Order: sequence, then structure tokens, then C-alpha cells
Amino acid sequence: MKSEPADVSIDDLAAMPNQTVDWYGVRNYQARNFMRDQMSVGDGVLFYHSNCETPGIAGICEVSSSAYPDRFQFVKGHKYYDEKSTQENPRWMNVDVKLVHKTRLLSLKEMREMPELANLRILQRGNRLSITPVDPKDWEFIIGKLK
DNA sequence: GCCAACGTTGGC
DNA sequence: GCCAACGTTGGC
Repeated sequence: MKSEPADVSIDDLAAMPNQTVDWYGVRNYQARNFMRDQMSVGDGVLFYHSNCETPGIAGICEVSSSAYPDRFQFVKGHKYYDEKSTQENPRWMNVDVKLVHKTRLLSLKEMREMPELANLRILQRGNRLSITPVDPKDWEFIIGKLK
């Protein structure tokens, strides 16, 4: 799951109550559907720093709630406000994400140099999705590289 | 700041 | 339903 560290970094997450953040601000249907339909409490998450000086994986987290309506879609004037969303029929959902532990930064550059990760979604050309699934094999490999 | 690669919008 | 125009993402 990608987060811009200027918005929420791994250290910001570590400082949050219960080291948990609601994954607000996703305004892409595919990414929303991953949270709504594919994620369960306890699922592992790789916390990825994007759009920053050194993009890469910065920590390990876990899903700590099922999906519920994103709180900002209802806040008029907010960056993430959506006038087409109603309380009765919310358009955007998010899960909660809890820090397991911070890791060393496994940079995007480093990952690109690992042939084992050739199929990782985030490394594919043109991938812009902020949330992508990780194959169990890739998960194990990456966890190993984070130690 | 550039720009490739998408995703969304809206006229038709 | 098509698709051109526009907006966004995010690495570089």
C-alpha cells in the first residue's frame, strides 16, 4: 500500500494512537475494491513510500479492520470530498492499517535489481495503482530482504 | 518540472 | 458505447 511520506510516513504511523491509521483518500475503484473485497483483518501489508526522494518499502503492517466508509468523502471543501457520495450510499471505503514494525528501507531501485521480483505488480511498467496484491512467494522473498 | 501511462468525463 | 480531451500518478 502506497503512502506519500509527506502525508503519512512510517514514522507518522508509529506515532499514531494504537499505531493505526485509516487508509483514507483512495479515489480509484480498483484500489477501493481491493480493500473492500480482498482484504481481511490480519492480512499482511507492505507499507510503501511513494512520490518521495527514495521510494520503497518502509515497514510491515497488517489490516486491522474490514472496509468501512472513508470519512473524508462527506467533508465539504475537503480535498477528498465527493459530492456524489451520501451516507446512505457511500462511494469510497477504507480499511484500518496497523504497524507491525518499521524496517530498513527496501528501495524501488533495489527491488528492480532483483530478478525474483520480476512479476511484482508495483514494478510493472505504468503501474499507478496505490494498492496492489502481493503473491505469497513475493511476500516471503521481500520479508527476507527486509531483515 | 517532465512526461509516460493510465483513469475519468462527457459530448455525440 | 465510442473516444477525444483532460486529469492524475509517481518515477526520474
